[in-house]
Amino acid sequence: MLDIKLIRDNPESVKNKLILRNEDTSVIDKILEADGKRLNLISVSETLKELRNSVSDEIAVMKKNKQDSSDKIAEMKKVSEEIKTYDEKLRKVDSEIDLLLKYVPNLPHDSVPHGKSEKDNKEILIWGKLKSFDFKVRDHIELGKALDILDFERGTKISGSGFPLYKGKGAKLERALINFMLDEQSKNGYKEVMTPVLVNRASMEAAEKVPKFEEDMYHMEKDDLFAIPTAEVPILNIHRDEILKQDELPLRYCGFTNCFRREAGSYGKDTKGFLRVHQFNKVELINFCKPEDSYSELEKMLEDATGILKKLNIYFRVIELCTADIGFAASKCYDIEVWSHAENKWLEASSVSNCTDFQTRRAMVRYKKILDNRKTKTELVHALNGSGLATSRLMVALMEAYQTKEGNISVPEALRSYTGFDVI
RNA sequence: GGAGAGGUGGCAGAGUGGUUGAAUGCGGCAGUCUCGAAAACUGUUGUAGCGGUAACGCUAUCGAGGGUUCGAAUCCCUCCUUCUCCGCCA
Repeated sequence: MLDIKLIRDNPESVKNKLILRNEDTSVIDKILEADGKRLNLISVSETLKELRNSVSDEIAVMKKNKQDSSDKIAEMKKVSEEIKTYDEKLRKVDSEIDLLLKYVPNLPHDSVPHGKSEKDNKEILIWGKLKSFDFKVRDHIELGKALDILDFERGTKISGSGFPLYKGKGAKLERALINFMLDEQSKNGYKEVMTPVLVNRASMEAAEKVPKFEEDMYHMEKDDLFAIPTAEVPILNIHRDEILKQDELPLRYCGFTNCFRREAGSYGKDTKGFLRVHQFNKVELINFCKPEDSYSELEKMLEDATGILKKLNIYFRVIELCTADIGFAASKCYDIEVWSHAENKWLEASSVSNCTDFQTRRAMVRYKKILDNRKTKTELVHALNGSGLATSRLMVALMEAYQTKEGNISVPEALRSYTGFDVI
């Protein structure tokens, strides 16, 4: 969430940045109005509490001296009741502000290209060579079926559409990819973690996924637990409510998890095979760093994510998202897209975002900043996340790009020590 | 799932209704001493909100949320969580 003080002190600049995101700015006026009420209520309530506290001390002294204090007690009884009504109002306005704030996205960074829609995203890099085939290209579904490595029908039988079943060398290839990516990212300085995949509401709120995106989540009502849409959620929450040391930053984590998305509202879109699934595998990168380092860390994470594709020799491009298309929690965001030779289009395989202090404010992840005069100040850290990478779309690009005339798939060089075979 | 015992400041650990933001110890920071260090001694040391240029003041905070009371770390209720024992189980 945004800093209420930032909104209070610079409402116009906040609004202007929201306009760049095509957001309605009237919410800011509502927040400001409620905030004004809130400050007023705090001041009244606290003045009354001050009175109550001091008179209560007087009563204590009088009781000790065996003096009669019934007048003061009667008076304070009224004051206490008054405090109660003010605090009730305060609680109401607090939750009103909180709710409004939960739907206001992060502000875009000045370097983010302005735009009205995803059409205004900027392609900043294309890497590799587009392969040409002297035979009819098969798509990943056809290949998967013919080689008996992917079984979407049986996946559907087990769970429903969008829950893929990997078999034989397909399962091994998937596992090889995951292990390869984890090893690479460990080399890049990320500490590997294995996290819970069901998380509580507080963790979802801290990651700013709920309430805004609650409909996109699998939710276990009985226990109020959510299936994670990305490992970003549990990894970000590792340090919830903690104060980190300055010299341990940046803290970089990588972790593999299954990811679950209901994809509500996108039925009928990209329904083929792996293109849009409810369960997929992903190695996630998370970075906690000092605020002044977050944009350079973002570039490093982009390097680390694309490094995987380079080693696998997969044709990809990097898109810098425009102000209208960056994610809710992000201030700046790159998408990495891989090429599908069968679909003849780019598929998003990764998104690398700087979420600045937007998530860490709610998650309360801070660090002790050491100032010049040796004093310390607790300050929010910045949090970044990136997929490094998601396997399902990567699998599409890989299978299609590495297919042979005979209908086999050759395993990329870098993966062979992981798979133990060269061809499927 | 059943029975019992706990959750207090960075940590350890007092405190069962009235100057207790919280004794004491350890740790951290600053200083004295020292060529320097250790030891010793002295001081200081949570977080957040509101007001103030600031010094500072006020408010909240003893797992979380409610309640009782003029006043709650202390009493009551609900929830979370940790430990021990029993049961069940990958």
